[in-house]
Amino acid sequence: MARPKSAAARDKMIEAAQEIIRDQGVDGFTIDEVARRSGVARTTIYRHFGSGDDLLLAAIDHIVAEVEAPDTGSLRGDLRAAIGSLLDASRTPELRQVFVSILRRALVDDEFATAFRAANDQRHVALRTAIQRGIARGEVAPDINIELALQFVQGPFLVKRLIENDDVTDREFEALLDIIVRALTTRT
Amino acid sequence: MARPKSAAARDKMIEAAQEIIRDQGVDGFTIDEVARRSGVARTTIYRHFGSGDDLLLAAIDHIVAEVEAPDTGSLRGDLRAAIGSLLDASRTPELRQVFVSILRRALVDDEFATAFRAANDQRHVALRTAIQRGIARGEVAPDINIELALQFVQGPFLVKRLIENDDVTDREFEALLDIIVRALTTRT
DNA sequence: GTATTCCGATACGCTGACGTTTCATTATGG
DNA sequence: CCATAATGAAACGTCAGCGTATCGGAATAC
Repeated sequence: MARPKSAAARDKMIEAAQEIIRDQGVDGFTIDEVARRSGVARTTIYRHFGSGDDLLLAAIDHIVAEVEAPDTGSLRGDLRAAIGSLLDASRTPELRQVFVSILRRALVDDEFATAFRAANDQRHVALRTAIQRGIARGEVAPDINIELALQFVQGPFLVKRLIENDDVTDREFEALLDIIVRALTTRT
Repeated sequence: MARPKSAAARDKMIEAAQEIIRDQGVDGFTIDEVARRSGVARTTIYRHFGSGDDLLLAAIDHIVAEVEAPDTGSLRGDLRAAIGSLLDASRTPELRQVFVSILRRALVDDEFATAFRAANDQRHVALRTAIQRGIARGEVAPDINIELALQFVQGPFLVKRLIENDDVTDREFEALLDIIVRALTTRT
């Protein structure tokens, strides 16, 4: 072994790839564009990543949005914090596009489906811990179906932000929180 | 005027376009493919629709899924019917792809955003009438915020089917219905 | 210090899609 | 019936992206 593959070049490629994804979504991703932005030669990209998709997948891995999940002392507060940071992220048009474009590819391509699921995990973790803290506090029934609850908590916001492409005002945010918290804390 | 533009040709084009959309989503749509499938010459397509997008938009207009909204006598029954037919539709992988691919374009292109909104209206109508019947029956508080309720009703299913790409079993369906109905009928 | 391997750059061929032009053929309104 | 306008077919140029090949120069392990 005389010269290892340059890690610097690799980083530059991935960085450029992420930049592109943020700017134009997964669909705007091109090898040429990565080369242009990164300054790395197209040939080198092929040598590091066999195909463009591999680079794309590697880039997606690192693009997960940070989701906060502080312990605020109440279910409602925890949910507000977690969902709030999700809403903040969803207000960036680019991130919305990233999300949907990956979602689209995930429907067609299994590798993307896996990557997409992984990227969504962090969101789930935040919400799940919020609910589990609620259980620990006694606010939420311990026999709750957490997976269902998750869908139930995310759902309304996803509809509003992603499909309707409407902003969620503070009033609406609180109103939805009301409904959700009430539903989660209501005994059967 | 000696010879009007052939309505038959126009129909064939739109039909072919819809076929393509169903098969491969909006992104697989090409003028060439429309020409191939419809048997209409590419030139003719350009003469009828200035650009490919116009044809695409025209095709989307006619591709709305039918949503049933029968009066079953109870809020729960109405919701089950309406959501059930949505779920049926969402089980077709093609439709899921159609939905997401249009959603994606809608984030970028205003014309598509409008078309997408129109296509979603039928879904809203069904759910909205279900809720309004609930109000009429006295099951639902009359001062409910219907728009919020709508997001709330669709949300969980969209998350499960679209994002997680998981099937919704009958058990889960009923469990979610439980939560939703309870939330809608609970007094403040 | 040198051999080995990587990097950058350029060029090439291929494919799919777009949109335009031309022209012979066909259908139809009047 | 016939002038008029639409259709189908083929050709053309353009452009973007993909993937490969080649080659001089540069970096690094040993």
